Amino acid sequence: MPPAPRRTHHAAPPRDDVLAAAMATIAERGLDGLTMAGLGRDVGMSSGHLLYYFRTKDELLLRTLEWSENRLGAERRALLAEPRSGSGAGSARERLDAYIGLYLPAGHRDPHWTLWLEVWGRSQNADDDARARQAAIEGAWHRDLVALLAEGVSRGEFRPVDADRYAARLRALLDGFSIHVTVGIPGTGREQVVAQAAEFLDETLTPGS
Amino acid sequence: MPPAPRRTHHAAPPRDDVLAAAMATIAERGLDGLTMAGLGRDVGMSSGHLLYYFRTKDELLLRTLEWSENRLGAERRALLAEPRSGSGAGSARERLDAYIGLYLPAGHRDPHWTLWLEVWGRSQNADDDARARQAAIEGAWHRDLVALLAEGVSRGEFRPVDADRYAARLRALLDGFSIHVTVGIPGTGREQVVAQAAEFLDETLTPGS
Amino acid sequence: MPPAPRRTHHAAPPRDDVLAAAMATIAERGLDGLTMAGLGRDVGMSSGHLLYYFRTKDELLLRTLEWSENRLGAERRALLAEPRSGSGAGSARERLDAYIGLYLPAGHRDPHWTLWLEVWGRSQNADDDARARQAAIEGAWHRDLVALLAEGVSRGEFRPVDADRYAARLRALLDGFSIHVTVGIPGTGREQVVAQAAEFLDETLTPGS
Amino acid sequence: MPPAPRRTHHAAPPRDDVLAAAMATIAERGLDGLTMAGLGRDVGMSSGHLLYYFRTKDELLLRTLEWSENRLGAERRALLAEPRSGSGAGSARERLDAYIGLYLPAGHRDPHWTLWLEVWGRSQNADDDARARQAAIEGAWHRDLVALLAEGVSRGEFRPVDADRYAARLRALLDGFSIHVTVGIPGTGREQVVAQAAEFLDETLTPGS
DNA sequence: TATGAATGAGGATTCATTCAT
DNA sequence: CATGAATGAATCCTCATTCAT
Repeated sequence: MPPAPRRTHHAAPPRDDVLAAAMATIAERGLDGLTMAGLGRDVGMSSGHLLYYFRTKDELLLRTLEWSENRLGAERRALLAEPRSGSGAGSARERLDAYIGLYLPAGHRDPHWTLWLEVWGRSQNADDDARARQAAIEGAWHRDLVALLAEGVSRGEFRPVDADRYAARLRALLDGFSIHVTVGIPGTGREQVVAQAAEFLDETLTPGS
Repeated sequence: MPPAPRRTHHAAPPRDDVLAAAMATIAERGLDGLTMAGLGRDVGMSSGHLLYYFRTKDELLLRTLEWSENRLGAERRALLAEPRSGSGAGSARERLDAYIGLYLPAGHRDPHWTLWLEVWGRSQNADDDARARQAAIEGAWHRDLVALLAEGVSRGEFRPVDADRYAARLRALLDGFSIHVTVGIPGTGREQVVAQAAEFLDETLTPGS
Repeated sequence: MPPAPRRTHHAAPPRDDVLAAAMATIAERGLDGLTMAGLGRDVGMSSGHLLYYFRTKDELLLRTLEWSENRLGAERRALLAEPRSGSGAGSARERLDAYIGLYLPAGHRDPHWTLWLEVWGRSQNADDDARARQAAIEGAWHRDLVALLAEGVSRGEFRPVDADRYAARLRALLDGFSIHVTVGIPGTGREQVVAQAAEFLDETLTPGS
Repeated sequence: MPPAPRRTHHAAPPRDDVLAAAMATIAERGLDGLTMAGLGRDVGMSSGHLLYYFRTKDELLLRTLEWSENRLGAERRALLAEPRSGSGAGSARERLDAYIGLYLPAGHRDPHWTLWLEVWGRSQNADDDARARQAAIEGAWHRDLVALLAEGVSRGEFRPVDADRYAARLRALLDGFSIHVTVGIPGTGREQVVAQAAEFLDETLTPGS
């Protein structure tokens, strides 16, 4: 085993630092408030070097989004994992609730959702690559949701809905509510929205309602 | 109150021109693509004069949004008007469908919705006035929807739902779908979304389903 | 005798208002802080009308200076008036002290001196007319001082100095001190400067010192 | 600390160029005539880079003043240096004359004094830092003058004046005369003013006059 | 890798001034 | 006299991006 690389002095901060700092700044001051120079200052890196990593600022934005999604993606996959041994995640509904809990913003100005808002705002001008990567992220959420719904249906936990259509509808609902929360529409906090979503599931997914 | 259009020699373009042009540009190239100088060129007005009307670019954005909303607002009020004599709008459900038709974007890159996306993206940094005016617009849509739902419920056309809660939920759904359409998520066009919304109403609002 | 012009409604404010307001603003926020529109607002007059009076902003500046000087000029002439009948101003020295009291700024940010500072700063670019009017003002102060000195000398109150040379020197001293006071050099208030000037007179003008 | 001049291919002009050019322009066209773009053109540097050095235009003004002062300051310190071996600077009076020669403007529109006039004009609105740096410059001149006067007094070359008070008075006189020369009051050239200052010293500082 | 000086293309905003009414 | 809409030139400053080192 090679000796651990002794990068004692001013060890170059790992990329994660950069992305985390970028997201923090965006959440705080919006994407316009994020400057390469400023970010460089925050992470102790020259603006030149920042551009050496991310070839462009748009790339940085996208990478930040992907990085943030990856963290959620890991959690998501974990909670959706089949309840093999008795322990772990339980019913489809329980896992669906967890999925929703992960989907929705933590509250007003949630960094992850602020990022999405910015991305959407810019997505008109985005090139194909950017649009594709953006779609890939959304696709992952979608497919996992479809699978979960299909499982619930096949188990008889859920009504026999069209999993794909229903997933699209549920995600639209969640997106809409998420915006309301993130933007800070009065009277629309996370708890209210979680309750609304649960009620929606009860009415439309639970059999024999 | 705008000055009465006095068709003078050099025919000052009325304000509407400006707002229409602003919205067109924003829809095309995003808010960042809208420059005071460029807009001035489009409407035959100096950039200086543009800033003389709208004290600031943010104000222009907001005014454009309000102007766009006013036009929709008029249509909305018309179609919600009580069906007095046999003619005109019919059942609550018919009017609700019309409301939804008005709410949803015409398609990918719908100007009005592009504007909203921009406004949301910026709303984190907005001042109180901006936020209030933004909320006022949303409030109008909300109240009209609540009234319509309440009427349908009281008439027995709809199930006895909590009008306010249901309105919030429906609007979240519509907002989410609208974004999907506007941003251009593949396989999410206006027709699909209209159908989804209709299906949602059938399942949750129509009695005895 | 014609009837007094009944300009009852919104009687146009007299020019003095304008000049006074201009000086107040300049003193407060500097010449850069004075805008035609802002001044118009202060005096209830459109910026267009302001330019109808003063053909240009530079002209306004000059007129403001002259107006301010006129007021001082009147006071100056009064206090320098020969002590004909026993009453009135007394010895040349007393009148000289009064002259100096009038010359020096009231304190930090004295409006009149702030104006002079601005005028000097701009005088490099000034046209001939402006320079001439500026010189006229300074000339009036100078001549009155020369006359006063000559009188004092001829009366034997003062040493036999060269009145013109001495006046130039005294005015340089006063100008220098005035700047120090106006600009706000610490430890240089009006009293200190008055004392310094008096001491200077004692040492250089009083006979047999 | 400026980067060591590394005489590269496109030979980045050293900072001094910039400051010299700035002063030249200010002297010619006043501070309003100095634009970052224009200055950039003069020194072969983009306006962007100019703002990269000097964070703001005000900072550039101040730096230019300090740079100009530094050059005079060096000369001043040299000529005030104690007359060690018989050679070099001579009597206190000789050095005082040299000090005055350095203090006074070269003539009408002297760049250094034009700068001071601008600084004074703006000093009303200056922030604390600017004011402090401005005061520092004036303080250096003052202290050196006080020291020189004290030395002359202690040696018996000068009358026993209060060095600090006398210095303030002399500087006021010099400031006043300098303005007259810089602004271009007719009949007030450098020679006249030098003569006036000398006469003032003869009368008030030379013992037994 | 890493730096940071250098660029240059804007961009919003301000304001004196004009002029039709 | 008086207005104020309209102009348009001019300005400072920001910032992503490049590149020599």
